[in-house]
Amino acid sequence: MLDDERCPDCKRINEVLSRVGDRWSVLVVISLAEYGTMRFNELKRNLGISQRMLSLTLKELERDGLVNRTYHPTIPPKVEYNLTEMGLSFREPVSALGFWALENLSRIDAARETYDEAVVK
Amino acid sequence: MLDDERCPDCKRINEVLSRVGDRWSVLVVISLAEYGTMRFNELKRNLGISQRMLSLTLKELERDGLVNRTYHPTIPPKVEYNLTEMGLSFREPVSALGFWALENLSRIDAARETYDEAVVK
DNA sequence: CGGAATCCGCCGTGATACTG
DNA sequence: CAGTATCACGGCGGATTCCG
Repeated sequence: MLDDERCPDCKRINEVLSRVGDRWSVLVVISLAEYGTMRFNELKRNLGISQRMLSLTLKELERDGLVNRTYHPTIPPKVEYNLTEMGLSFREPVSALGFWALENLSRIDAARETYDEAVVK
Repeated sequence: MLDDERCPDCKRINEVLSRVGDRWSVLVVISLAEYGTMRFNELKRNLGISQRMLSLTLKELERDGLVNRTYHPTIPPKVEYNLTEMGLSFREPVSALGFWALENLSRIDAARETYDEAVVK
């Protein structure tokens, strides 16, 4: 329901954000970027994510071409995940965002304190 | 419920994403960055956002110190919003993300098509 | 081990109506 | 014009169970 005439890029921006704005997706990408290749339960333990959400998230990331999935039909089964080239390139802007955030967290906290103090009256 | 021992940064990353991962917040910041100063209904029309969500979003952004709110007690009332210095600096990493997205949208679409085709069997 | 399927509570979001 | 308040709905996400 966005006004395309006054904000022609909003639709694309929204499409982007709905893809990359997901909390779990970004965390999975960051983990894979840091550790290289990881197994399903390895990611699960590392992120504290539920099986359901990890499964859904990985499926989406694989569908979007950000993550490779390798299935080893052993017993017990073994499935490994790692980033594709696009997944790796995606990490750059995300890292920039994370870096900005870490740099400004204290400023944000201070601003909140000031704001809350003024609101309570 | 994140495992701090195996992923000590996850908590902070989550905190960051919950702040900047919001769809409307980012769109508001981008609009203000592009147009400078805007009024409430101007933002509303421009983004196609509901009154409720715009009100909540602006309040959060002001609380976090990213947006300045200026109230003119005229009749009818007039309220203007613009970015703070931190809000302006926030735009850089967000723009990087948007730029990456625009560059890779076609690749993502292609990956989805391939994936979907393979899944349907 | 790596999922898929089901159930269900919570809440983000929009629509609507009201206020100053 | 710039909000606030209320309601109703859809979907995200966790817990649980079952399967290959």
